[in-house]
Amino acid sequence: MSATRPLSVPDLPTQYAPAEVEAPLYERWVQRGYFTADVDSTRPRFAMVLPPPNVTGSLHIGHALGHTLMDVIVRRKRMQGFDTLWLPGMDHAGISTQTLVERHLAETEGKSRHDYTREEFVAKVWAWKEEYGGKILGQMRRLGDSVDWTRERFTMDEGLSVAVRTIFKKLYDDDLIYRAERIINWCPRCLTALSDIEVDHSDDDGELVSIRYGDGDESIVVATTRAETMLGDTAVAVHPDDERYRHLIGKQVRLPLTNRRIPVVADEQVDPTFGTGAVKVTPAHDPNDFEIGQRQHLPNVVMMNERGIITVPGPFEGLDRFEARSAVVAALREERRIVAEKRPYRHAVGHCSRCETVIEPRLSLQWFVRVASLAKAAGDAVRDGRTTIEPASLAPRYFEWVDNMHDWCISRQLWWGHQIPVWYSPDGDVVSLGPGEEPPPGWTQDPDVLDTWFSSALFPFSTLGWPDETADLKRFYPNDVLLTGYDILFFWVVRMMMFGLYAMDDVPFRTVVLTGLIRDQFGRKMSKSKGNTVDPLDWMDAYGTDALRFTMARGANPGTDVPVGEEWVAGSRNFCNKLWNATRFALLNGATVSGELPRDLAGADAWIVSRLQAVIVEADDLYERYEFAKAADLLYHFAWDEVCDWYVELAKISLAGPRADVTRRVLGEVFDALLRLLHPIVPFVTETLWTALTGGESVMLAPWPAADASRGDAAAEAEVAGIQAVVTELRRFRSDQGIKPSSRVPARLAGLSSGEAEIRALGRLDVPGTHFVATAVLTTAGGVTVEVDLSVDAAAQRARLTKELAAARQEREVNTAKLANEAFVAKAPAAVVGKHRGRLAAAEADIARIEAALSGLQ
RNA sequence: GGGCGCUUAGCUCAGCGGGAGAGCACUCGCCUUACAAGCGAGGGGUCACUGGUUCGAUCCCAGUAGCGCCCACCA
Repeated sequence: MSATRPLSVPDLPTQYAPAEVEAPLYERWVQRGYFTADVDSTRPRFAMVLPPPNVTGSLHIGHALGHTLMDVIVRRKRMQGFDTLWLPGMDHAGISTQTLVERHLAETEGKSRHDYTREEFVAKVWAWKEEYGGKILGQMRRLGDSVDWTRERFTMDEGLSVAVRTIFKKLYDDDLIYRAERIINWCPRCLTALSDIEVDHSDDDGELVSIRYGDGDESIVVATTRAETMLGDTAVAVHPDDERYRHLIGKQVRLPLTNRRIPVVADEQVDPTFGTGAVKVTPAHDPNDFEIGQRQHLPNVVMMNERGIITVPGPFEGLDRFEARSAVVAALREERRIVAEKRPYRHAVGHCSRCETVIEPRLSLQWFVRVASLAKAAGDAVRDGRTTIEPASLAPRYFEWVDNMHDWCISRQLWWGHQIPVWYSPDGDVVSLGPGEEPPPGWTQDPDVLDTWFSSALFPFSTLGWPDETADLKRFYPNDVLLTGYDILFFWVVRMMMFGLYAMDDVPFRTVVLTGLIRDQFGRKMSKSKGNTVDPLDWMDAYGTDALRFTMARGANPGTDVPVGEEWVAGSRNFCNKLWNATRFALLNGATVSGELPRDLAGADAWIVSRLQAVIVEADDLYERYEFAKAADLLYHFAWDEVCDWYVELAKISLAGPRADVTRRVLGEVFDALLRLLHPIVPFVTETLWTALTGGESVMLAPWPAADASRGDAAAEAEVAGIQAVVTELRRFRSDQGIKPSSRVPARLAGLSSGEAEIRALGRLDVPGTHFVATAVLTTAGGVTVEVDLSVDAAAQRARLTKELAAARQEREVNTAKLANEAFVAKAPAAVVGKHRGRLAAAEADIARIEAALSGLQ
């Protein structure tokens, strides 16, 4: 089929084939520039931030969720007439990319990065990025992301690098960036510093050993989970008020296994109720101990290297930290220094979030962002509503974080990334230089690179041209919406808030929409070890992109995790197919979309148009409030239960009659609107169907549906509800009686004010012949009686009626009791009391009707 | 140790002061001329437990028991 010609009816087979339409449609959208923002547009703008995926990444199910929901937002805004910008980009992902390329070099060339100069290695990473990176961009196309490809950016490209250097210098000049020797989180495998949030804590089994330091009267017992670090101990600390140890304060005790003597110091930080109330102090290898060491002016003894290998001369030298732990405990036991052991001992242990290696607190010289004022501003912006967090229930997490933030360690001992724009003179002078500024001859640049999140934090404005006052920056900053998983609230959202407010003096976005995480069909977290991960591309291949997208949207209640299973995607595929065939029906029957919709609608036509107005209002509201699951569910049920199951069936009757033209116009109206309402979620199938139905260029260019309140028609809704009640009753009767759908039952109808033709058609009733004998009478709750001529299975009918009678009696009892309660009648709202009176009356009428029918069966 | 949340049909989840809902699964019957990726009918729940507030509680409050998530430098 041609990508440029609207489909004609014979082109529509009975099954939707997504594979045939998706790729050509996407290319057509891109080529025609539908996704491209127009900086000169006079329309209002809508800008949304895309969380830039890792350049090394590939589309996983979490992306599928986030990208689907973002695309839903932006496609609707576009149809609403906004000039939209959804700017795509990728993140250079420092550690993971470098690790990947190092592994690649090891496998293909058997070399490590240290076999190359830094420049050579970085060149290889760039080459790798060009060749293998960015696979995810193609996958975003597959998913249908309506991003503005003309503005695609990369966090390491020239413009963004300028932004990084500019803000670094500004922060440095404002004394918000500093260099200091601190205990930082060090990964002995990645060989780099990490920030606090790149460390995952888990409760691991370890050991707690109590060791006697010193000898005789001047001895003291300390407890530790890290016996090996005693080699770097420079004190024992006790609480100043602890009577047990007062006599030892200021004295020296001998450190076992060494010839060193270390002081006993008093420090408020020690908890006298924990363990023995005495703690060994290793300032170079523990953050708490470092603080004690600073206060007590203790020396720092470094006892292991960057790979976690013991460097203290002696029997333990060369052992790795875990081997050393056992060896040290064994040696202490030999000397009868171990006075207690607890094993296993569960305690929190930090792991590298990338490689799971146990983190080593390490004393080293690193760069930090002084976050206090920045975090305060980020918190205030949410507190005073300049930025809102959706759902609001997740805001406390944000505040908890910004209100308790530690300074951010931003230097990484890697080669791939933005090299820290600071130069040192041979004499040790330091200067930070902005873009274009050259260091004096002989000065050398700091070898470290910046944390990847440093550049990601600039994404909402660096991508728009900052620090230049570009037209894009003026038009699209601040962005309107950021949508992302709650798992990166701290990594990224908080930091964008801090830097956006700092650099632009305005929030980076007005609304943060937080989504949950994908889980499997049993609600379990997806993980490779559980083997329950899924590849969204497999599901797109099997069921189509729209099926995947609809599944994502339908599961996405605000802030809650989203369980998905293959059966659910299949169900969504079925829904797309239902839309396909229903629209196909409309086309086969000459549905029209041009011309004013007639005012004098009647019956089913008036009903469905009335319902459509209500659905438009409700769907629009749900979309606006990011209630994706409820919007999807509403449209699913309107389309399937009302349009397909009832309206299409009723329209078949009208299409054979004198008002066929009106019905053709209503069919066109309903499907036109329905497809537009669904387009943000399922863009491909709706585009295919809408262009076929309307002959229009693209549903993307069609206006977002607006409800017309004057089309509301309560009378028509009541009329159709009456028809539905009788038809359902008839179908139940037929089912109970085992009457095949293909056989028509002669019947006489009475008590109807309208809708006889519809009831006859949907109930598959024949007009009575000359020999008609009423063998059974059905009287519906609405007072309609249907006499049929066929041999009735009285037992089946009695069973049915008996059951209905029981239900009606129960209903009568409940309402009788309620109305007999004087307090209820006196205090409940009149409307509620009236409602129960009505229910009681209806129950009594039902009982009378059913009892009569039962006696008629005898 | 702090903070937040959850417990509703077999599974996954909506609902959150006045008649228990959806999808999937299940049972029965159907190729009824848009669709078998479908159509029609049906079965299935003391809404975790115990108290309280209320004329009325799945919904509000308190407690209990499970479960989950986030944060945290207690050796």
